[in-house]
Amino acid sequence: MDVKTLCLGVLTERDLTGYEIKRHFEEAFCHFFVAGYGSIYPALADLTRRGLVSCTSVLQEKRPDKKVYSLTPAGREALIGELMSTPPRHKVRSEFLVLMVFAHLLPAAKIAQIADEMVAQWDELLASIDGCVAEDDGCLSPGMRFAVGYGRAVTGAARAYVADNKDRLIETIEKEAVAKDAAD
Amino acid sequence: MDVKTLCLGVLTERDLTGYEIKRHFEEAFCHFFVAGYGSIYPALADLTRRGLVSCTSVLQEKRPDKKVYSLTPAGREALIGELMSTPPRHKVRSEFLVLMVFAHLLPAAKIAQIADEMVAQWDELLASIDGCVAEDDGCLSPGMRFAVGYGRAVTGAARAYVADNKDRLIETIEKEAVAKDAAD
DNA sequence: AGTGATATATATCATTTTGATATAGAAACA
DNA sequence: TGTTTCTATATCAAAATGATATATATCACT
Repeated sequence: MDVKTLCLGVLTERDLTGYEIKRHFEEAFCHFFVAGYGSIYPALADLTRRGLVSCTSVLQEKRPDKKVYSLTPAGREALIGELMSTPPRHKVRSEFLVLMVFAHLLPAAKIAQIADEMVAQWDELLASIDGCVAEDDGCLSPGMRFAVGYGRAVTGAARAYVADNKDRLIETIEKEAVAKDAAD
Repeated sequence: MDVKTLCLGVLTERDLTGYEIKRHFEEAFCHFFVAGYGSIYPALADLTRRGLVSCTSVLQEKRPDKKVYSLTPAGREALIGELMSTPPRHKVRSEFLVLMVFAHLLPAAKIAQIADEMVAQWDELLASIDGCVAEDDGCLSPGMRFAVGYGRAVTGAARAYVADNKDRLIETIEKEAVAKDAAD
């Protein structure tokens, strides 16, 4: 599954421009899927070429033209086919955990700073997820509600683990550094 | 931070071939960083060119030559510099959650199958993480112990959430489908 | 003795994605 | 008045992905 499929997916709800698709990803999908202009615009161009979406240029008086994309019947079929044949995958790429793994190469203050920044980022994410839940008057699809609940549970667990264990990590590393100094 | 930095990092522990680096990633880093041959071999070539690792060809009698890579002093400095200047990031790309978000486009049986497959994958991952913990006689670095604990906590939370909520999701979707049929 | 599966080991490559940047008028704000 | 933010599209070098090719060796089965 690639960004093309995601674009088809969000277009099932309503017609959107590339810019709006990007915003939609940021608002609703940010904790489990990231896509930038560099993948969205080429995806839309390719989908148009293949007749899976149609594109209408909307002239605007005071702004550049909008290109509003709509899902075609062929696009809807392609989307369902793609969803049916996609094996469930879930990938994490954590530069934060890489930094923690090599923490013994860094000063203690830096490790503390890194962990605190990560916790702060997760706090922001949790606040935005709770915002989604608060706004929901039944307007969220059941699948999106499931994904939001997932985000809250798992991000909460991540935040709690790091907050609870960072001090132990830093202490252990400081002890080992002292032991190594004594050996020299 | 890219695969190059990770390669420098694992080479702080011992000299390794590209093949061994890949295996090391799979064994120890698999739940938070993935890298294939297509990124590791070019990374090692570039690091060699820049003098950050050195490469020794080891002739083997019954197998193709090994290229064993070692970290140079310049490579160690470059690694520390990179770690010090990398902001903590943590990115998830979940095709599984995308499938859940568009669950209303799929038959109930398919949703159940997808969720069960994801839970099974996470069970495997948890078993391999617990294997790491069981083997640990103090041989794990404190940072790696932190990362392993993180993996256990967060993967466990993810597995529990999906196992606990998939039936509710499927029921809701089936109800909505029935309501829609009645409206037609 | 043969078959298939798995392990060691390096490498390539088309396609995709990333992350940053360019362009440009409008609105909001200080 | 100047600065930032918003709307909107687009491009691009660098990086990563995921699959595949190439060889040899070993190991378990039949």
